[in-house]
Amino acid sequence: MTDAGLLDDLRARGLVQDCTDPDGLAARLAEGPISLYYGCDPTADSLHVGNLLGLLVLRRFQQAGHRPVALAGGATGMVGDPSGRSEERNLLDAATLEANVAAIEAQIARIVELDGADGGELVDNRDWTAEVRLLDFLRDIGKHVTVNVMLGRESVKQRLASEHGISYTEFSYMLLQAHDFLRLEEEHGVQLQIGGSDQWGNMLGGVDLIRRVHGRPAWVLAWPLLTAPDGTKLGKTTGARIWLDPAKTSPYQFFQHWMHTDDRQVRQFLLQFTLLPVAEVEEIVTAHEAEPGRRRAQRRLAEEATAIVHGTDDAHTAARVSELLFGADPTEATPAQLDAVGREVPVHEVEPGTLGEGVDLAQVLAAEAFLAASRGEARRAIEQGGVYVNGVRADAGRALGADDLLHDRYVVLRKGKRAYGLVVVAGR
RNA sequence: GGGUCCGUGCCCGAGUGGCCAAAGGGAACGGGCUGUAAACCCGUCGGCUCACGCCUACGUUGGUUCAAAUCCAACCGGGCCCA
Repeated sequence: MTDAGLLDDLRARGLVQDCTDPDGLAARLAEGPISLYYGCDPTADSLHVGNLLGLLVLRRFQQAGHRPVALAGGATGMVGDPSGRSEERNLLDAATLEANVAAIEAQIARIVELDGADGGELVDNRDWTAEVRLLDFLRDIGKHVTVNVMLGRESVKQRLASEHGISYTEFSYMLLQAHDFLRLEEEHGVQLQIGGSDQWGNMLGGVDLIRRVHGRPAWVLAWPLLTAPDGTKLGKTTGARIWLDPAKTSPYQFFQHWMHTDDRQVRQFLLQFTLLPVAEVEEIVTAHEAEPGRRRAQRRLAEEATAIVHGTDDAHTAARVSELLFGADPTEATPAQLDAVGREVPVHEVEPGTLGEGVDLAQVLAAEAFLAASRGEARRAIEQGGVYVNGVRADAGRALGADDLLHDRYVVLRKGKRAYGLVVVAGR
């Protein structure tokens, strides 16, 4: 039993930018469950919100009765790394890759349901790529693809026009991805690949290959690339990356990331990063627009998205800590509340007694890159009136002393409007 | 293999012997206004001290010079053209 409204739902969520054959795909979906895949390359030891979007689309298909296949790209991840590596580095990279694949597979398993009769599958393209011989690949795959077509791909054209050119390795990437699709089609009956529109060219290669080799149909569905509110591309420079790994981005930080969503994007993100029905999203947005100052849409978005990635318990904690930090007077917080805060924001431990004679505040802020990258940056922030001790603005030259301790143990520091940190006296 | 151009701070991008920690823009950071938003305004924006000053930095290594991001050489990396 598959949900016929799936494609319409995806469209309503702004998740359909391109489709190779919308009518054909719709007809195929109407026939019954389809197997589809989405691939993540293990370029880091954690996935980020960009991948989350794809995994959620996979889950939407799953909820509509289809069978998702999540691919961890151990092989493509290896090729994606460009030239100029020494032997040693390459060996190291293989080990890193191994760890990365293991890490992201665990994350995928939390977003996509893998267990049970309707469970999805998790695959690694190294399994069918590692042993492929070069000559076989050139003969069996390469012969079906003309360079003319490859050169025509927008991604390649752009690189050819740029001053950096494109390496043969990267040029080959699309072939590897096409090969993945082909093998998944053969061995897992996968007929649809989904991905961001930047993957369009790569994904098309698989469709062509499957048609040429087997004469069978396959489809591609692409969503638009995430952009900044002003429409520009969302680059690595645009803020820190938000990871799914709680060790890299704590649930509180993850929650806060969504709390900061621009009004202009909150509807889009509710549609794309939560599993709430479209109608409910519209209600939330309407309510939000009536009283934007209350930021209800952002709060709901943060709660839903954090719950998906970290579970409802962590989401609730993140919400509680957020309210405490942004709404209340730190001096009124209980030790238990401050402990909860300490699990979510950066903590700087000091030995008992060190605060006795007073410690320079800038030094504390900069310690271990706690809240400032350097002492100079910390000093600047203080001079500019941007640092608060237990909610009270600190003057230049401020020192932290035993008097500042809450419950004999904690100091709540804040830099700017949102960056919180907790100083904790070690021990009891 | 030959020729030619290029390699600057988080990114883009000026700078062709001293006046360069290096223009300008973007990003980022702090303040103001607000709603933990946007826009706008102000300030900051290599490190240490913050006062002078010192250190590190303009692909790498070495050289010329009182003095080099700026000149020379080799090397590494990249673009384009030719073979």
